[in-house]
Amino acid sequence: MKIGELARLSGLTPSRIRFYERIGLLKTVDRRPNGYRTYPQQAVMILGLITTAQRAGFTLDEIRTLLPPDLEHWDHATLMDALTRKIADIEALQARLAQSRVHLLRLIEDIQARPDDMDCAANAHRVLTNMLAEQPEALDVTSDDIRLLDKTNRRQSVSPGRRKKMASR
Amino acid sequence: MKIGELARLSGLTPSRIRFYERIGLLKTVDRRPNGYRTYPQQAVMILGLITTAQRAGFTLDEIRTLLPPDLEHWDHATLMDALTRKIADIEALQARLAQSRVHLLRLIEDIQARPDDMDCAANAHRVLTNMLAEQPEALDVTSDDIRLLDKTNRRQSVSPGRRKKMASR
DNA sequence: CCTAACGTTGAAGGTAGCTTTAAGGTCAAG
DNA sequence: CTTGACCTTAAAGCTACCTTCAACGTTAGG
Repeated sequence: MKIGELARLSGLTPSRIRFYERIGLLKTVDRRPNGYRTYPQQAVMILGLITTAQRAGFTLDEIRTLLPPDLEHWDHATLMDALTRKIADIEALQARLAQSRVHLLRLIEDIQARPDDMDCAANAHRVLTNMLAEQPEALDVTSDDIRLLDKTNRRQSVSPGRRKKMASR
Repeated sequence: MKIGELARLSGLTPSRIRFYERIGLLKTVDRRPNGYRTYPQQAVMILGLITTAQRAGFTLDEIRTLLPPDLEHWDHATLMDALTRKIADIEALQARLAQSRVHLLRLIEDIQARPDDMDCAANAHRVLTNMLAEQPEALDVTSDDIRLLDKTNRRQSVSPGRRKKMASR
């Protein structure tokens, strides 16, 4: 199958597939005499695997080191290790998010808790001082590869101006 | 106070402070006759406010539109609105993280649940098929400005090679 | 007077993950 | 024989948030 069909089947754009090949995430594919790339059925599964791994929070670099040349022969130990560490990363992130959330909730409460005898300016100062005072231990996230979510997992990184329809599921 | 001292007090680098000024996040400061920037005490609080807002998930753009020219006079309605929406963003992220987490946990379980009579290659195929089959509704995150965490909230975006010590909090 | 530490600027670089563009070649239908 | 849909490449652009560099001026201390 040609790249366009693979793109349709996988929900990725052709440029993205070529990009993955360029950075060595996909091994170089066979070419037809005319230079067109030609993919085996399995390619759909590989791409599905990659996007799934991305949504789980793996970087393309990580995915590359984990992906075996042959889909049937994985490095079991390394894979399990990576999965386990990624879960730990997620949990660290969850802790930070939870912290940010209560921080914001407390801030809202604090703003609304303006004493009757205080004007807005003074209240602003009170809230500010409170907020800057409470800087807890900032939840030291030990793992360095927090790369979950953000753009990668966003709806679609939309170019300035017009939107594309592009499958992307 | 000069920029170096402000940097020390705030924990930011001078380049970062100048950068903030350049993008209009900080209003242009007074200069001494020699051209050096000179900051009022309040600047420390403003920078603290900015980094705190960043850690809560606000982009510099958002912060700029929220920051009043005068720290005492906020746009109460807009601020509350932004805070509320940011909390909603966080909650959406939390839901996605939770989903990713159970996804990974189930994957681990599935890998380990290899039937005794199945070899590794066949098991790999079984797991892969299972995994690609279960693509739930993907938790439609509605809010578009999910920009929480990631680099911004990372330890320190370390340049390739050597590390710096730079305060950073 | 020299040196080190600080300040200034504009421009360029870096990250991650793509997309877009430019400039072309190929192919099937009408 | 033309049109339009597809394919190719290398290179540049995009986003957000800074850092780094080059080239220079200023200032405090010994």
